[in-house]
Amino acid sequence: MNQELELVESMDKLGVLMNKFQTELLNGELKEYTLRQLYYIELIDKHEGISVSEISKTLELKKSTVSIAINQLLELEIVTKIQSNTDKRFYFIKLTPKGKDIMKMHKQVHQNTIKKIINILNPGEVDSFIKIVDKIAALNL
Amino acid sequence: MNQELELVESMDKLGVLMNKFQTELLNGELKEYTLRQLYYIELIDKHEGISVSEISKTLELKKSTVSIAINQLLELEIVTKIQSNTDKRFYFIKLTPKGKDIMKMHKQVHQNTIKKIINILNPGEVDSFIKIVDKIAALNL
DNA sequence: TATAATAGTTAGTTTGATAAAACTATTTAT
DNA sequence: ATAAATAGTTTTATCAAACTAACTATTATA
Repeated sequence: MNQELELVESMDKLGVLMNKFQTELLNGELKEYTLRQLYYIELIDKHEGISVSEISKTLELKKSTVSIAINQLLELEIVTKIQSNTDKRFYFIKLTPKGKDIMKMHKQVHQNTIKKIINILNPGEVDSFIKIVDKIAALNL
Repeated sequence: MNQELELVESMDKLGVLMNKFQTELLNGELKEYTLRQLYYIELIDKHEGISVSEISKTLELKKSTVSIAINQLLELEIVTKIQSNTDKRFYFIKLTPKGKDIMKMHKQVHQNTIKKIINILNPGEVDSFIKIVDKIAALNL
């Protein structure tokens, strides 16, 4: 059969899937946060000490947008801002213990799903999947 | 190496990927529509003659929300509403030629990406990918 | 030293999506 | 025939997320 057509369907299913994968977060203990907030938290977890400007460039958002979002996370005691000693215009943004807890729960939710996936795939399939995703991701679409 | 950890990363990459896959739509000729609108259009394309209530159940949104969205699409001449003869409370929602054109463009954008993917994968990989995605999708997470 | 550039903030606005509640019109059930 | 249920609409309000523009504070440069 036509591989292209089948792949179209697969991508469709994958879209639905990834949507569920993401919105799962909004059900449990993390439901008080928005996806956007969890996304900021994830980014800060991955790049400890990142600045507002850097986030703004990474996410292609205006500085004002990011500034407000970060100060909101600050208000919620999810992040801290530490002014740089060498350049006082800069602030290093980091996760607080509360922020790290959120990140832990976030990862937990995803890991639970991943366990279910590993359960129904055989090891060879898991390997193929990882390799194929890597290849596609390298495409940079 | 730990398959679970690798799979976590893969799912992460897949998230980024599917995000791009979706937001690609917002660049070309379809940029005048929101993702939400394209989503409604897709649903109506797949279920020609669907009603507001059915959409509301499918998307888990209040009827008022859907009603407004659909009437907006009506205003834009993307959908038509035809009152049922057998039960005049019902309206069958369908795509207009303009709506179908939008759907065509939408599919085209995705197909272009899919061609790129097929190019860098060998046929065996495409097959595996389709099968694996099917398996995961069947999980219903 | 005076001027540019950079980091971040603040104020005000816009847009898109959502919901609750009250409503009309129609159909079903008692 | 009347009451209850259903489909869809309208109004009003809320919210998150984004933007522009003007601002302060700090640093780099000419």
